[in-house]
Amino acid sequence: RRMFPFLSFNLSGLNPVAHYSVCVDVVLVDQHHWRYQGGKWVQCGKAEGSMPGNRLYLHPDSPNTGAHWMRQEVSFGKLKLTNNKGASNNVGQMIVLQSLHKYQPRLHVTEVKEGEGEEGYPSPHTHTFAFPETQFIAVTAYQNADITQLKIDHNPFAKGFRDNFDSMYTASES
Amino acid sequence: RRMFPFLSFNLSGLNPVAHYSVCVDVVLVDQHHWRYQGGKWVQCGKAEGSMPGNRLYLHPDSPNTGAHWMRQEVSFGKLKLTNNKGASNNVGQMIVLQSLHKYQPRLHVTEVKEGEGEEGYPSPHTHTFAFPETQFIAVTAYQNADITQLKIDHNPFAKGFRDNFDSMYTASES
DNA sequence: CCCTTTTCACCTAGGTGGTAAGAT
DNA sequence: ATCTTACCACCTAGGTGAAAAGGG
Repeated sequence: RRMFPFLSFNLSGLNPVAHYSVCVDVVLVDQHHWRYQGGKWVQCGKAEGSMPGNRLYLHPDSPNTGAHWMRQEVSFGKLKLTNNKGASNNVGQMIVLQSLHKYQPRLHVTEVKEGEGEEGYPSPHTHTFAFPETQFIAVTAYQNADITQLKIDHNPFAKGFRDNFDSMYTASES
Repeated sequence: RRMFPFLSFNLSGLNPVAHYSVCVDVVLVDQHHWRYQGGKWVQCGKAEGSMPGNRLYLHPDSPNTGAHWMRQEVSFGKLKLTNNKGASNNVGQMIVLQSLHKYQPRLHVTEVKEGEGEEGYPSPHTHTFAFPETQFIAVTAYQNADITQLKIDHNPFAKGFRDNFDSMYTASES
């Protein structure tokens, strides 16, 4: 499913006429399971072997010019997360996570010069950024009612679950 | 509205690691009005001053590598045509045509080198291709019932107008 | 018992030709 | 008379959380 709220970045300092690819990956913050208990997330159990296959999500505008990336916010509204390892076929479409683990998204900006092979993977010329405020714990079912409500309130596709959806129209008819 | 059937091209002979922009424009074939009379398109009246603003439609994957463009067919399924000159604000979104005139679509493949200004308009390094079999006459209302039927039969968004749409389900219930 | 998967009604978003009304 | 515009019911396409069903 899509990540929501989604990541969105402002870029500056690029060469307007150079070409860059922009991508996001998601890395484990720690090796623990987490569980939601008594209204809080708590660590649980011990480390397992690190999972493979945390793949990159290449921004669909890639590759593109510095001017393009700096013109407006670079948003990742279509980035999708899954726990299905079989989904690794859809390379670049899906990021595979392990449920109930804590993750840190990272932004990569890579200059692509002609003849340097395929775009995408962090090369020598990559800048990487990680914002701790974007960390999250992956779930298959929502645990925290505040998060559920935040999604219902702000995701347009969840409008059917908003309490006041009917009354908006009722009121306008008076 | 979207052009349908849409243009689709196979490209070869590009440098896989060079960058290219791919776009389509649409140019007048002649300066005459056309009208549909007695089951045929016939010229009508004389030339007017040539209209301005036949803009380019940049393929949404642009700019991208030669390898990307050659990997599969390059399709223009989202290219939109309009007769609304005010729509020229949406640069690169819309191609402005004059109704009842005959047009020739053209494909442009432009190598974009770092530092050569904005991508898009045919530069010195552009190859241009025009296929006469893709010529068409722009209309605001369909004149030729064969064309209407072709669209209904093949455009998935017109399924509601297919004669046998109901019977497909009726049959499957027997 | 706790977590995951599947299915569902309900949305957003937007592309069809038909048709009636408008414009010249 | 002829062409254009605006609106419509009907589609495609796919993103929501809830809830029921499945699994270890």
